[in-house]
Amino acid sequence: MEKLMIIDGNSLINRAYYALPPLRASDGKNYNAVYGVVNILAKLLSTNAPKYLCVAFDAARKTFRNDLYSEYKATRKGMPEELAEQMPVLKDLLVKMNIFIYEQQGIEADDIIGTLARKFDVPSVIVTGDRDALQLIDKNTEVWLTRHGLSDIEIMNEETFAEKWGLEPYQIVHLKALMGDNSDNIPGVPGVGEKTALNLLQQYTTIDNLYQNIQNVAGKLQQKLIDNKDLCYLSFDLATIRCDEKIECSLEQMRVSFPWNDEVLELCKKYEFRTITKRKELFKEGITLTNIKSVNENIEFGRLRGILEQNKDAKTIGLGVSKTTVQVAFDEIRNYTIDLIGYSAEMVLFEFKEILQNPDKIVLVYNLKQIYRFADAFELDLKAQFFDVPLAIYLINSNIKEDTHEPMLEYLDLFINHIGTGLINSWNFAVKELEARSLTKLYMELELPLVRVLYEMEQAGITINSKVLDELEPKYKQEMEEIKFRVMKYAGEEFNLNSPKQLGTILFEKLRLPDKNNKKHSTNVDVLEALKDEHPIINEILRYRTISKMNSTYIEGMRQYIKADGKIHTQFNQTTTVTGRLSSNEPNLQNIPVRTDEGRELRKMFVASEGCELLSADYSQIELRLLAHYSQDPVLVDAYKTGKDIHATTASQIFGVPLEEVTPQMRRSAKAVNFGIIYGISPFGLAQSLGIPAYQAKDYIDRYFQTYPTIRQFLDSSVQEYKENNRVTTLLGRIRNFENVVPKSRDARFSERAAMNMPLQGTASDIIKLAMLNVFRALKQNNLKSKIILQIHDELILDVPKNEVEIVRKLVKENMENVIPLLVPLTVEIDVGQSWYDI
DNA sequence: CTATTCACG
DNA sequence: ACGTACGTGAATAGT
Repeated sequence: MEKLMIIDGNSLINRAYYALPPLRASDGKNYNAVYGVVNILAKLLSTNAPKYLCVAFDAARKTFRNDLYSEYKATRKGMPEELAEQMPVLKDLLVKMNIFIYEQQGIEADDIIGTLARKFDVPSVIVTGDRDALQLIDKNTEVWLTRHGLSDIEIMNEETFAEKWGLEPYQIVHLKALMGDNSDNIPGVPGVGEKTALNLLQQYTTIDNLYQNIQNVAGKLQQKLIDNKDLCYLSFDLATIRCDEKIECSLEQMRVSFPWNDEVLELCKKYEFRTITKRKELFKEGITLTNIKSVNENIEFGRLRGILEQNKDAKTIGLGVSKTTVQVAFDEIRNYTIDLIGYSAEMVLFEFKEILQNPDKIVLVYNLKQIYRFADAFELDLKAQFFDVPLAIYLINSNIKEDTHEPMLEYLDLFINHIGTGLINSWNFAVKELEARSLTKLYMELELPLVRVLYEMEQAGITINSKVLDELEPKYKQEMEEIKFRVMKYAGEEFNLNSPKQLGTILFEKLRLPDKNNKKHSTNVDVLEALKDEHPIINEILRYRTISKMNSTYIEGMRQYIKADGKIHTQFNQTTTVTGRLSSNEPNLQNIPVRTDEGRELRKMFVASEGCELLSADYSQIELRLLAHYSQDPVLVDAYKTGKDIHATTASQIFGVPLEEVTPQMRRSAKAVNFGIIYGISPFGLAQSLGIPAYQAKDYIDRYFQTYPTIRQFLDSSVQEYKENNRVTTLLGRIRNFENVVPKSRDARFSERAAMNMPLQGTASDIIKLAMLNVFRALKQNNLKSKIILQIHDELILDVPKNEVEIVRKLVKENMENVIPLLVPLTVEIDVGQSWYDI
């Protein structure tokens, strides 16, 4: 289905201006808003491939609405100069991109948009940050709202609108007539807010019907509505977007053509848009892009079969799925787009089932996990060779975070312009670059197959015992109230205890407690702990912080993620960390409290599923073992080989006492030093963690390096590698790249510490990922029902049927311990129990 | 959107 | 002299 995309130029440039940091080119001028709009346009063009596109602008200050109501938009401030300057720059660029602009004296952009949306016989999509446009939604019109500045888009159509508001789209105008709209200075009926207005509309549907039945409205509200009837109807007229303006233009004028001609690219360079300049820096080792002009064809779903038949001999297929389109390409030039209007992505993907089941085909995708999900829905047995392009890009440069993959690929797409063709081009690039960096094996044999493991972990989920939540929540809430009361009494005034800023003012200005950081009033634990004895309010605050964290993050926060199956299904991200670790979100199950007894209680909510036990398997001190392996230090290696207490051994060495005479205090210090080493130690950092003076910390560190010279050599070699190549690697060849920084600067020191840490943290990640893969395969091979459900960096949690516990305990331990040969043994500790608290 | 705080490895 | 541990994600306030 073809579609017309109508962009609200004013809304987008405004949002871009306020959302984005200033972006100054060498002429000293700020082009941030132009950049923002061009960027989102690039994204829209590539992910949605609209056949027709128009950008609407306001041309005039005064319109019919000002005649109706002189105060209309009167309180709006004029545009800041820095934004106004960008307006003509944007328009000029759009013209050069062959993008159709519509503006007309006396007509507001809203009314142009409304009229265009209704004028032609094609479905329309309105892109804006302005919620007013929601009233235009109908069967043939969607509104795409930009959120978080411009980075995210929320698609609103008839269904999603009804779900969210419980109203019909046209009723938005009636809502505004009643409650007004501050931002446009549209008056409402006094005393009627959103709640009342929604209530009235639920009952009466329209304001006409409301006033016809006004005698049924109870209480004072009736009189208020009667008194303000004229005002209400005036507001109705002000808020109504006109769809019948006289607008002269044809659909043909709005047809999209290739926008990235040389003139446009020159201008992008001149304005120093990041899409061109910064991305290039990331790939300075030779990204070669050809200005390939990809040609898109919007096809009806019904034509897909024919196209697939035509291309049945193609070996490589770029298959891109976005929220709004499925795009496919068989070569670098021709892109086909199927709009998901009236069809679900699943339905479209189902047409690809022969390809997906054909082992000779190479299928390039943006998100393999998502493909697994679709395949599951249809019980397809995937046999094709899949290639997850962003995952490959991540190995090439892990600084490119998941969020920025799209822009990154857009950077490629900027020249290619569409998703299907973009995938093929990025794949060509990625295959070459993986090979050049010796990452092909890591990709093909570890990261890519791991996608399946993570997918199944997410599907499996972890069972929640809601009783635990129900019991703890009221207890926490009550205690918070009690503490709040006492704190306010101590403070002598009401303030927001959740606000560090307000708290700082109370503590350090009103109560005059001593503040070491005379600049900012920091109120973090370390500061508060130091003030414990100064005032009884401090302990109350510390307690409040603890409880409010537990309640808001771990009780209320978890609740929203419990699905109908009684489980939480977190997401494991494979491309977000620079070191190769996974991360977990929505919710984060990698930071459930454990360090304090009370926090640990929360783990009781995570339980084994019916008939199962939870099994945890964690690597003991994996990073320190890797340090021993890398440095080959004889004492450390021997200690691990013979199973000695490593922190005590370190203590004995650096304090020069026999092992038996090591005191708990000495062991504690040595443990902190060991941790510090892993982080790229500094005297200050160690001092802080141990609460000792920096000179003493420095002394510990000096003694440590005297005792373990090969460890210093190893750490030095990491720094050396970083300085020479701007990158360091792990045991399996994973790379971390560093930005260019001024030598010896703060940034340089930061990089040096990160460089020391990467081989340890990164290799540990390599190892557990490999172990996950091996465990996963071993479970399948043995037809076991046990499932890996969580990974917490050095620990795996499995859900294990009771009759499998013993065999799985052995299987997991062996697979994890023997994953890779090292100079020292890897040991894994296993625990089994009904809840996460027990293991 | 950014800063602050705090939970984890 | 100067600011400091490495890597994450979520909640909240406030601009």
